[in-house]
Amino acid sequence: MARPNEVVAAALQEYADLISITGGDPFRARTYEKAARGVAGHSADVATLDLKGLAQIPGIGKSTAEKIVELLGTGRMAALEELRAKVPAGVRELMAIPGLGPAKAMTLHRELGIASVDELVVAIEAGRLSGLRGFGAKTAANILHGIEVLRHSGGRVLISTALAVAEEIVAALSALPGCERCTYAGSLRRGRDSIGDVDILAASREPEPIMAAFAELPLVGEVIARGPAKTSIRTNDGLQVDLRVVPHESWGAAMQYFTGSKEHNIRVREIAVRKGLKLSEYGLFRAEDDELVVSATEEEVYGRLGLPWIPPTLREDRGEVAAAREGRLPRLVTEADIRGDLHTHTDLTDGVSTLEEMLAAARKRGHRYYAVTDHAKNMPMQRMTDAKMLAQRRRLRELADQGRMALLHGTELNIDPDGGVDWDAGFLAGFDICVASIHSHFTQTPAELTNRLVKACENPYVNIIGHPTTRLIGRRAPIEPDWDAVFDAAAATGTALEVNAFPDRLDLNDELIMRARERGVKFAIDSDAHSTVHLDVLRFGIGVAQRGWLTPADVINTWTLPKLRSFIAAKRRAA
DNA sequence: GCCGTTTTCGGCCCGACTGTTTTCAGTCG
Repeated sequence: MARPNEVVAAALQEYADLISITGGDPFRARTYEKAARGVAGHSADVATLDLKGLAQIPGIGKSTAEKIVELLGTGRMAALEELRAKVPAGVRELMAIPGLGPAKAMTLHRELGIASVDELVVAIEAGRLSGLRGFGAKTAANILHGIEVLRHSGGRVLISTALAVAEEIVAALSALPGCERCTYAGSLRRGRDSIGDVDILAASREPEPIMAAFAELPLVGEVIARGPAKTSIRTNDGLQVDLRVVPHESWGAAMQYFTGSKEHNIRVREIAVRKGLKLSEYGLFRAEDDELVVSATEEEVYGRLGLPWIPPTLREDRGEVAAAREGRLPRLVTEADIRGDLHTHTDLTDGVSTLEEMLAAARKRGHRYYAVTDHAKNMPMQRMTDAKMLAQRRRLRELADQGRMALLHGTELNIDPDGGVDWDAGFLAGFDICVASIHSHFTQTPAELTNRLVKACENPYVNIIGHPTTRLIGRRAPIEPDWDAVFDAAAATGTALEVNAFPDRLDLNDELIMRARERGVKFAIDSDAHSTVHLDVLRFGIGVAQRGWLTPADVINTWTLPKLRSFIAAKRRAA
């Protein structure tokens, strides 16, 4: 079951959309959008707050607070239901089509009675849109195309996919003679766990040749928009990429602007307005006479607004602006803080690289310690046996003297439907460290899943719960136990939760990390590498960890080896 | 509907591009 904050935020967002569609006051619609963001980003459970507590959340006043109380108390929101009665559900879905907003959706419904995407397709193909004000032949074609794109891609891609595209484009544009600077911004720079589109920023006195080169790159499938300051394309694989070219002196303001998020930028601009300033992608200006104040670096822009530079991974309007203003931004964990990897595989089970190859790659990467954690015997397809595991341990001990990277022998246990694991205490005691993960029976009830994970945490030999939600981005939904109960068990037992860095997992995600951290949980950022090339995916896990506001103290694999060993020993001793 | 280091009323972030318009509305980020 979704947490109350998400339920409330979804209702407020729907209410805002319906106000827009029905032609209501646009400022009222924006108020509810803002309230939805406020609720979604609020750390406390809204179900525990009274009217007064709710009104403390930015963007929520008396009227919205009353609607929230009504929704949580009765499961209904009368004002929302009233609008729902006026607008068929399908009309709101029309807004998901690129190029179709509330105004056009309303026109289609009012003039033609269209109430679903399917009906819209039929209407366009029958030529019923011609003559409708604002709907020319080109608009009709664009809508059909938008529906095609929507149905085909579903929108977002993995961060690893987007990064590869971005790096290719940045390299190509950087090589152009007139290009002074070029990099990516947007959600990719913020390290989101999936990417809707890629934003590229370039600095040049002469934008036109750069725009032209961009539109003609081999990976371009179609050009969506082409102007002097901005060009948008879709790649052959369906990923949208926007290029903005700005003057060199605007670089900082432009980076700030195009990194976003939209919500963060609104928050920052509000501060600017209050100081009699105006912030755009071209710089920070005095409102009264448009005189430029600063624009060259992000540090200057934030600085002039009375803020320290805010790391991109925090820029989601989740309290970072207030924290910055009060000088309590966290010292975020970075890749340089990571001393070792605690969840990796070899070809003894489903990895593709040998033990020796994995160790060599890890040494090259500079790890101080490294845990080999192949699958345990209850994963039948892995054909693991006690003897094979013990043989690997002997080999690892022999290799231990060869370098300054300490070697830990571990395993990735399988958490069975009842919360048990592959081996008894006697055998488990021989491992230096154990990860335990769910690999099957994802459809248990939330109560069963909760018990299962809590029981795994209570096992004195389980040090890390691997990929806790088991989600595969775009392919498998996360399991939904009572997370707060699981987090409390992890914190109480000294069990770390994994931030699995594999790009199709990124599990836990940022929001669960924040919730877990507030309950005192420790984390391990692991690659879950199945080959030597996977060791570098840690960077994606670092991004997600930063988005969860994690500091080195929160992450056990930034600790020194003695400290890590005592964390493990303490749990065993407590049993 | 919300909000206040100019404000309890009158504002509400800002600019680019497209399509359809003859000066601008709608959409997007």
